[in-house]
Amino acid sequence: MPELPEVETIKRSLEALIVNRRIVDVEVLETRLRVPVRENDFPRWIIGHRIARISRKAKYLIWELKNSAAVVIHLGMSGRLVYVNEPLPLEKHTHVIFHLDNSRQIRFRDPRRFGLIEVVAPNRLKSYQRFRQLGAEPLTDAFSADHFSPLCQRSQRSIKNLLMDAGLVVGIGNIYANEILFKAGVHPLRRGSELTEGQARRIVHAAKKVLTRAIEKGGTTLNDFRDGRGEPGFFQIELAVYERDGQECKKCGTLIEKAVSSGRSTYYCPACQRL
DNA sequence: AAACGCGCCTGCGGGC
DNA sequence: TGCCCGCAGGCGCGTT
Repeated sequence: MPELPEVETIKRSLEALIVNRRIVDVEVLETRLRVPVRENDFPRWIIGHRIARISRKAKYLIWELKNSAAVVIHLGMSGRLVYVNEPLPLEKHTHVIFHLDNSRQIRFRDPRRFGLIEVVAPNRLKSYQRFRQLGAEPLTDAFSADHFSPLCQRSQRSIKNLLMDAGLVVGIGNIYANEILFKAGVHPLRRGSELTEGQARRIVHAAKKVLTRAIEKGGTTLNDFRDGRGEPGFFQIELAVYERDGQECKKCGTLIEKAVSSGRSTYYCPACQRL
């Protein structure tokens, strides 16, 4: 569920809390994440080192340490990072606990275990495998109609599928893909090769708009997160189509429809988004 | 070679 | 009431 805006929100809220803190211990309670947690990497590169900065790449969160090593975290579907002020009881599915030098903790909790935590040795981030095949960051100039339109043109896949392909553009999952295409007025099942130039431009524009707006909204709900209880305010953004099948389109009143595409639920207004 | 399908995993909601 | 089934989804990998 955490897509780009949620990861960006977490990044920003964590910055004030853990940048310049030293990681004094890492407790691994469960190694079986999507990628097994390599416990041995922690004492070697992480424990005893200070966090210099936090960055985000696609849906990955990166803690860069002063020794130039890094912790890479992906939240998968159900991952959460909980900042803990006091010795609160362990919540179920807490897999990894980072102990900081101010006696606070960052707890990684992930019921479905689709997330991952990996240590990258000093100065190896540039060659880190998982970052090699990533496409454009949607909120940078690298993601433009000039860039995206030709990629679509040469594909028979649906535009929704293309938007969710991290090899082309990163950070967009099922929820935002649906919302972006509604805003752009493009049917999610339209083939890339059948997109007009104008549609491609509208999609790129809508993507930037929707993601930026979602980040702004996420940024308003940092308080719960800071306390380490409650959810970090995901999905407070008003969704136009996602999970709204059978309800009226907010633009024209037509009933929102649901289809399944590549095994994923797809929502659209049949009037605003013609195939 | 592009594109699709599956499996990983748990919680939850609907149906019976 | 309680159980079971299906769905939710990012990502990597296997298959066609």
